[in-house]
Amino acid sequence: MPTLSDVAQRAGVTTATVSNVIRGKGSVGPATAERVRAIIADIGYRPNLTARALAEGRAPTLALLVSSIANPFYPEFARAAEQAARREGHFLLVCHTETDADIGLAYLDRVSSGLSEGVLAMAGNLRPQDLVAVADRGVPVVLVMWEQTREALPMHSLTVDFHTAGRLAAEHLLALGHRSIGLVSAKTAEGCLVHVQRHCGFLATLAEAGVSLPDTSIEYDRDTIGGGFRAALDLLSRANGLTAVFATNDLLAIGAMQAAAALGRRVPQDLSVMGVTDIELAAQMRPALTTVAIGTVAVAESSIRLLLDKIRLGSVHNEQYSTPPPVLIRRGSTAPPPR
Amino acid sequence: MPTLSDVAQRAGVTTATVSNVIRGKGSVGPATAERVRAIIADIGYRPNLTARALAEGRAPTLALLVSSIANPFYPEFARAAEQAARREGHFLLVCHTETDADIGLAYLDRVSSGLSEGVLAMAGNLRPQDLVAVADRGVPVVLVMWEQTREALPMHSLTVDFHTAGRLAAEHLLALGHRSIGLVSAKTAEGCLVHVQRHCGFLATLAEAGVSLPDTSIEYDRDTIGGGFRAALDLLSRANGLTAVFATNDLLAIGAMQAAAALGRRVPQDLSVMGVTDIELAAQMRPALTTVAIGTVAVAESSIRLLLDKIRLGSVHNEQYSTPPPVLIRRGSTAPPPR
DNA sequence: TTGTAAGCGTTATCAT
DNA sequence: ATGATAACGCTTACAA
Repeated sequence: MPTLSDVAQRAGVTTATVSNVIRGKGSVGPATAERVRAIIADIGYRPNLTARALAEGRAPTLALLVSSIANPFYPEFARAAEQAARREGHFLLVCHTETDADIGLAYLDRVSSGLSEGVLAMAGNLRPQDLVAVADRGVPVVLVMWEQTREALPMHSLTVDFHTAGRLAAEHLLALGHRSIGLVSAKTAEGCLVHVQRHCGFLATLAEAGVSLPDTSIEYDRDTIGGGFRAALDLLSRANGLTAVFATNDLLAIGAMQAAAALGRRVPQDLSVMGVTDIELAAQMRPALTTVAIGTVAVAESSIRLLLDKIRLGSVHNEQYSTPPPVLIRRGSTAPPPR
Repeated sequence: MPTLSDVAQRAGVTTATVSNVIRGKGSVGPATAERVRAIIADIGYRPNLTARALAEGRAPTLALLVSSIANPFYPEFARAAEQAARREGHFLLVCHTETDADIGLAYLDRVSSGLSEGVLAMAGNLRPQDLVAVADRGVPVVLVMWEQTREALPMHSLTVDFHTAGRLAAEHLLALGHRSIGLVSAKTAEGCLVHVQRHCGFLATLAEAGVSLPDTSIEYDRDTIGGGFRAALDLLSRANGLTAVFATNDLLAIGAMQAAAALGRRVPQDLSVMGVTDIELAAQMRPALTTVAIGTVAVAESSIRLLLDKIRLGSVHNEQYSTPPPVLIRRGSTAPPPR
């Protein structure tokens, strides 16, 4: 591959001049510029981005750490983030940490040591101390959508008001007239709640309305369609007269709809089902899934802006990077209870 | 951020020695090694990967170019590819070219100029001449799953036998006794067939069995659930006595199942539906989707191996990197025709 | 075992 | 308008 100085030699100038014509900086005579450009095209020269990154002290890349890409929410987020990043002239390195905190650390380590200019951490399995270590090293880090309650980390973060999301779901179901409601939620292998805030927001709102949920109306499983299927199957098999099921995630809700079908219960006539997030699949189900949208695209864009501003401006004020309020999306999977 | 020479100074040695202890190369006295390690830990030194890449002449990254991540197949492929790459000590830079060939070119340009050591091109929208230009520049490029018929490009590629996939689907449907079959396929905006080979394999096999498909039994739309829904709705509304629908993709097939439901036709009792690919969602549908699996994970792993070998060995023989033969996955969405 | 020093391909600061 | 040349942070012969 030809280098800058190959071009310079052929053009009878120095690398500085060639560099200038390439980036439109400094001042070069129109004649030389033309000659240089011709040679570049002729020998097919392309700047080496690694060398440029080293010289400039920064790479045109941002890293996004996500845990499992198996959840369709992540691709949707990543896509929006990538488009936003690209608009700002940056690559987005998507790193899948799976469920292993050590893989996460390995990525964090490499990514924060020159491969990227900043880190967007969405993977819930990252260890706080690892994140802090990286941030302390001067690497811009932004946390996105960390729902689990944990010690407040000393770095910028963008959070979604999931508590309100849970509340909106409860209000919708209550308004339709449901009083006997099941809850399908997700727990990790270690038993910790994955969707705490929506979970709590939902229960709190029901309680305010005088509706209480017995433990037998709550079921946990993995945050997948299959998990929702199993959980809802258990719930609905208990003959507890449930007229509605709220799942803390769309994936779980889709599984719940399938469980209803498997038991011969029609949605929404016999049973209402709703979720949270509004992934693309939600609108494509039959019936289409009623859900609470959290504004995935807007959140992704804000998080990129926040990270980029943090990189360019150093410290920034968190307040300008707000997240849209959750909004109820009424579709076909909810209706008044039967009778 | 501390650098190699910061460490060297504090340890009273030179950068060469520090570099050696870090990479376990050369030979350093156990005492110095220990001292250096302590200092590294103490000041939190992390090697700058950009500088290392420049010095070594290669980056520990591979790039994967995909068109639209909206199709759940891509995340599944990317995930498998990433895991394979990671096992080999490489990052995988996932680049979404969307549908724009110019975005694809921009990525190709940057990625092939130092940001990555090789390119895995899956995006069907990449211009052949752009690919050739990059390959000519000496960048290892591997093509994966290019189904559309196009001029054979002078570079390694890994193809899946989609023709057989189409054949398997036809054989399955014929064996069940179906004779009146509909075909749902995908076309781009410019009208060119996206899934040519499966399409042809399917039709050829039907023809051999003496079953012909009138044009009115074929419908095209975008390669999405919604597209499959629309196409199948049109097809089924024509009252042409169809007992089965073959979709050239699982996404389309899922849409077709929903269309059947919308028309009150039960799957598989009234109508059989099947697809191709075996995306994760296929097994999660109710009924679960019968499909032809193409071995996504195996293909992803082979493509990474092929690319890595090409990088390490220079030229390689294509034959060792085969793709598994497509296999029929019988599930609940197909059954003998009614009556 | 350790040090010296020449790259790697850019950018950027001075001179000229 | 152009040229020298010193960074950037690391690797890697080769020398000591």
